[in-house]
Formats: sequence, structure tokens, C-alpha cells
Amino acid sequence: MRRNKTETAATRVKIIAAARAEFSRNGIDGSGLTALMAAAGLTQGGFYKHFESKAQLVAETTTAAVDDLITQLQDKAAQAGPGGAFKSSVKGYLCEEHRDGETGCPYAALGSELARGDQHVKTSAVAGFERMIELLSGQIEDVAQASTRDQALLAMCAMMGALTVSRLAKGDPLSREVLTVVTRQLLERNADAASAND
Amino acid sequence: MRRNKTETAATRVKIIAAARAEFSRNGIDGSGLTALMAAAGLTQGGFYKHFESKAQLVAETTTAAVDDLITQLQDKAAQAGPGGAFKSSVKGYLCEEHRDGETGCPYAALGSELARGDQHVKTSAVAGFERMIELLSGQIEDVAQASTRDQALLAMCAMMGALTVSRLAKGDPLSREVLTVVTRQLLERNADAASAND
DNA sequence: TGTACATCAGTGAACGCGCGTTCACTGATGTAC
DNA sequence: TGTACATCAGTGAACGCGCGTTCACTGATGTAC
Repeated sequence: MRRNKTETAATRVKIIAAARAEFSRNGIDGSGLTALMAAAGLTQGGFYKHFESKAQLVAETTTAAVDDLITQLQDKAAQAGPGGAFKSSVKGYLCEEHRDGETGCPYAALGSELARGDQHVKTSAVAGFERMIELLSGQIEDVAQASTRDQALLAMCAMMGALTVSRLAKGDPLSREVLTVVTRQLLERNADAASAND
Repeated sequence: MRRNKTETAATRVKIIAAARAEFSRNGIDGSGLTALMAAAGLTQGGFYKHFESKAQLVAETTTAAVDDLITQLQDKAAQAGPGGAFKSSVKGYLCEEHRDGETGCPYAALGSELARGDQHVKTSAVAGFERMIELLSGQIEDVAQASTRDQALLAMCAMMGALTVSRLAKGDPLSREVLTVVTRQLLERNADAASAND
């Protein structure tokens, strides 16, 4: 039964939302399209009316997840006020809600699987990563010897790694420790540089 | 045809070596036991004479990969001489050979998949991670305000993230950039702290 | 040391199952006149 | 505005395929006497 444009667009959004949750829980290879479509309230056959392949869904899901993450961090940064943007981003990223949720950073949740994706997946992943770096770079006080881009690269890599380790170690004291320690060190680093130029 | 103890032990080692390469190339979910056993020169049925399940193989493969990585970094550190151990580890980890090889750090290659493993897998993964932290911690000059453990946690997370991004971005300038930038920043950080106490 | 027997590493077919993708079909939506 | 027809979102069965695991079997190794 054909749907109108509004409904069709809404369905597409629902599929991507379901995919984010499924991929987050079971990984890309571990998520079947039948279960994924059922989670979106549809049957598997309809999938190909919205996407050319599972790989295309992965690429779009990555982009959507980055969009969301950036919006969330920007909102928190706006609440934190001037000067506190980077701090709010690091704290917003390295927290237990992010660790335990199903709609977070695709690089921490799927990093190694994205690296094995096809060219389209990798291109989307790199584009999203660059947008994350731009966001963080703009939030870092330009006072250290390293460029804000370089500092943003270190911060993003450290946050990805820390969240992955925190998930791996869930149930072990290391899980919380890695979040608090990496948060503190990334913030001290920026704070040291900022105060050194006061 | 029954094999003697030496041959049996050698076969087990071969299976683990094949698993490391397969997992590195295709991920855990993406590697089938039939292909994996064929790569080890055997047929799939023999697998269960050595391991209880695929999950057990994953756990042992992780431990073996950490063993190897630690040995490699220690060897390089010994060549580098006193004071250069941490620098040699960071450079040894964040290099193109590590990015392109199939026997490297399991956390960078499989991090998100290990986090979804069963309890046995996660326990092995956490134990291996702690050994990596011990190694790095012992290589860091104890001169900064943060403990060497805290600095090692930041370094390890940043290196894992950077290697993952470097693989994701292979073919894009970002791939080399992230390796050189994260290397430089981790080393500057330690060097600054060391010279500050001179 | 020699013999008889139990053990077990490795084989290859088979198990049920879920995978990604295709397809004929349904029927409401959108369009052309 | 009303009618006839093309479009296409969604269904559910089916495709070939590879998955992890089990099993009966083979025959060399290891062990007990």
C-alpha cells in the first residue's frame, strides 16, 4: 500500500533510528535486517524501497549519529556559556549515560567495523569525523603551542578510546576510572595552556 | 589421526595465529570458523578439539595479541635505551606498519566487538588492557602532576582511537595526520613535564 | 621390549538457523486528462 | 472536480549461502601389562 511523501520520509527516519540502536547493541555484522526492520515496525522486504543495500544504511546511520552527537554537544555547550564549551563537550562525551546509551558516538561503538566498510561507508565516516574535529577545535582556547585542530584530534581519539574501554570494562572499576581520568587530563591540558597565557 | 603433544600444541598456536589475522581483516563476526581453520591448514571439525567455542578462541586470541604487542614494545624500548622507552612505544604503536598489519593491538582492531563479547572475553580483554597500562606506566617519567597510571590511560586510549581513525581514513590525508599529530602531542606532553622538573 | 587396547587429533558431512537480497503481489497515493 | 491509470511503499515467501556446532569415523599416539 503506497504511502504519501510525509509518511515515507518518516519511515526512513524510523529505519535509521532502529538501525542506530541495533548496531549499537549488536554491531553491524551482528544486526540482521529482518530484526532491524521489525524494530522499526516493518517487514524485511520493505527495506530496499528505502536503501540500496545494508552498506548504504550503515553510511547514512553514521552520518545521522554524528549529526545528533554534534547537536547534543552544541546544546550542552550553549548552556555552559562562553569558555566552558570544550569542558562541557568532554564531560558530555565521557559520561555513563553515553557509555550505556544506544544513540551515541558511532566511532566509539563501531570504529573498527566502519574501518572494514566499503568506500561509501568510509567516506561518510571520515566526513563525520572531520565535523567532530571542527566542533571541538572551535571550542578549544587557542592559547597552547599546538594548534586547536591538533588538540581536537588528540581529544577526539582519546575520548573514542576511553568510551570503548569503558564499555569493555563495564562491571570493573576500570570502567569509571577511565572516564574520569581521561576527562580530567584532557581538561587539565587545556586549562594549563589557558592559565599559562593569563 | 591422533597427534603427539608437540604437534597438538603447535596446531593450537597455528589456529590462534590464523584467528588473529582473520579477525583483524574481517572482524570477529565477519570471520567464519571454516575459513579460519582452512587458513590454519585444517578443516572446521577439528576446531572443537582445541577450543570449547568461538568465544573462547576470541578470549585467547586477545590475550595472545596483547602478549605479542607487549613483547614488541619492550624490545623496541630496550633498543631505545633509558629515557626513551615511552617515546619508542608511542612511535611503535602509532606507525603505518601497525596500521596496515594483521597482528597488532586487539583493542584498536576489535575494541567495539570485544565490548559485546561474553563475560570470559571481556575479562581477558580487561586483563590485557591492564597489562598494557602497566607497561606504559612504567615507561613514563614520574615528573608530572598526574600519576604515571593516569598518563598511561590517556596515552593508551588516545593511541587506540588514533589507530582506529587512521584505518578508517586510509587513503585520506587524515590517516597519516592523526598518527603524527597524536604521537607528537603525547610525546610533547611527557617531554614538557620532564623538562619542567629539570 | 612387545603386545593389546584406550585415547584423541583431525576429517568431512550434516544439523538448524539467520543472513542479505529478490520478487510477485496488494492497494493507497499521485498524476494526467 | 471526476475519472482512469501509473506509481510505488510495504508484505511475506523464497533464493542461495555461510554460520557455529555436532557427530560418526579414521588411524596414529600413548599407556598398561
